[in-house]
Amino acid sequence: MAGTGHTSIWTVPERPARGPRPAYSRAQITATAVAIADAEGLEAASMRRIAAELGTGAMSLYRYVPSRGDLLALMVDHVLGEAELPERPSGDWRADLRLYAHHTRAVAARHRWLWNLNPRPEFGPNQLRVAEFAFGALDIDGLTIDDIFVYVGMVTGYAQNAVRDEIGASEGESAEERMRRSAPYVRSVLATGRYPMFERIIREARQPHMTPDERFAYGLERVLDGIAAQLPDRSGLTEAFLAGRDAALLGEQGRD
Amino acid sequence: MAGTGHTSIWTVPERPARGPRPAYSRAQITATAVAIADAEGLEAASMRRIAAELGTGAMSLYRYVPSRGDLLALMVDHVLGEAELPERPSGDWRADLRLYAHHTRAVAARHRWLWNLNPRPEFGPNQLRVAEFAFGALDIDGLTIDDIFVYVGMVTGYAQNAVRDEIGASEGESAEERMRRSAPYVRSVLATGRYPMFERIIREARQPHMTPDERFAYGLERVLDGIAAQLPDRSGLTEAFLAGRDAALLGEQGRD
DNA sequence: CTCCAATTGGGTACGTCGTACGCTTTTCAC
DNA sequence: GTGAAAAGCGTACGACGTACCCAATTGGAG
Repeated sequence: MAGTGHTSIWTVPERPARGPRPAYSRAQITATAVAIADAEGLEAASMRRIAAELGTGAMSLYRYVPSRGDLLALMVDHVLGEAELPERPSGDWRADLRLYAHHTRAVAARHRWLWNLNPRPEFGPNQLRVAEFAFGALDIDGLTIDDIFVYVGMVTGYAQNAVRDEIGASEGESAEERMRRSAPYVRSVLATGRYPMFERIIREARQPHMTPDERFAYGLERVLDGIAAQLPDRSGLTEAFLAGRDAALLGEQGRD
Repeated sequence: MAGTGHTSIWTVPERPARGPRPAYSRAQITATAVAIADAEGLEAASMRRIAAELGTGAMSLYRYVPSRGDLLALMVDHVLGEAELPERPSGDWRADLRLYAHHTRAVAARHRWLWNLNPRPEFGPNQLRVAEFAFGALDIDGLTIDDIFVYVGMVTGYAQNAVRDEIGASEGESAEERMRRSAPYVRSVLATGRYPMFERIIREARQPHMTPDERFAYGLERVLDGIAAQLPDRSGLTEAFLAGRDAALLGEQGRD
């Protein structure tokens, strides 16, 4: 394997011409690594461990992958391939972005190590396919590619931020258990009286009356409303938004 | 030091009563670790390295910090303390959220290891202070705490997503150099013809006519517009938004 | 004051990690 | 058939986090 000097793993060919048939494949190694990381966390997916799972020696993996870092990039793109996204956008941008957001969340939830890694865009084939779908959803007359960038970024950012919070909140024991155990610290924070908004969060907690799914969906619609309000033709705005919010605006401008 | 069994580092007291005066402090160790991570990356900030920088042995650090994981949490909160945020929101929610977003970006840019770590909310004092400011900015009549959560999450998500892209784009060599080096791969992707939006991104690139600062600011205003459009009183909407976008709506509904 | 329990500094050591190197075995091009 | 290229993989090196230990230091009780 080339070792160093390549731009990204995607420019390194899987295998050359001469020599014995390889016993494994990148896809197989990647899938094994993902399975271990899913079950026992990212740090459990060491080269030795992956190799053991495959019944071989650690160093054999380096015939397929230049380094562990590259394997991680392969893992990211591998799970992005689980997208149940249509081949092309439907024409209903709102429905398509909703699909994109839910897919982003679903993948991150299924592979909780992803947020540790996600960052740097590696432009793997599956990442390209997903991005193509999201950007294509907003391929609307009058929208520049820069605007599309911003709006897709809003959805991506929302989804990742939300799923990160969900994972953080559900780490280790149950939410109830966690709340009980951190109660003394929370109480001590509240006792300072310097965090009124934190106090509102604790007191008016949303957990009781919303499931994570509902919470995510609700926030997502607010993001989509925010985008819709700025589209040239305002397509995709919810009835509620037009009826409720714009009524206020019209009334206000009448008064002025 | 307690070792295990604590909810978070913030519940572990810095030091007890009896015994010799400690030669160092958590703050000092944390600052040293941050300095190393800033200069040479997160993985360079090993326990041995930090200790060496302080002129002591690796194991001495464990008198101050239960584990490296806890030290990382301390580092996160430490840099969050660089916030140049006012003590309390000004009453202009848009200006305040803008401040919050720029602060989030500035911190992440100054400490490029943050996005590797940021995730799980640890509720450190500085994180609480920053969150208090952001949430307080939207403490507006008619907004539930759940709505505030969503809107602050939109801004946080946007800022983190944007800064992550910026860091990813500027890693290693210059943008020009990187573009030239990855050109073959990009060309091969374009050659498939299956990624029209990716093609638009490459061709209509925004890089030439916008600095990262401008790009961030522009996208941020779009996010804030999206929030403004949904507030009960629509306060904080830009002139441009009202004049340009709403004109379309009003015209539709039969104005003038 | 003396004395002891608590606490600090830090050396040594263990089990892990990623991976450089080099050997043997297998395969294909000629 | 023969040689070069590639695969499989054992060994080894220099990191890592940290458990354990012990000597040196200190403050409070008597």
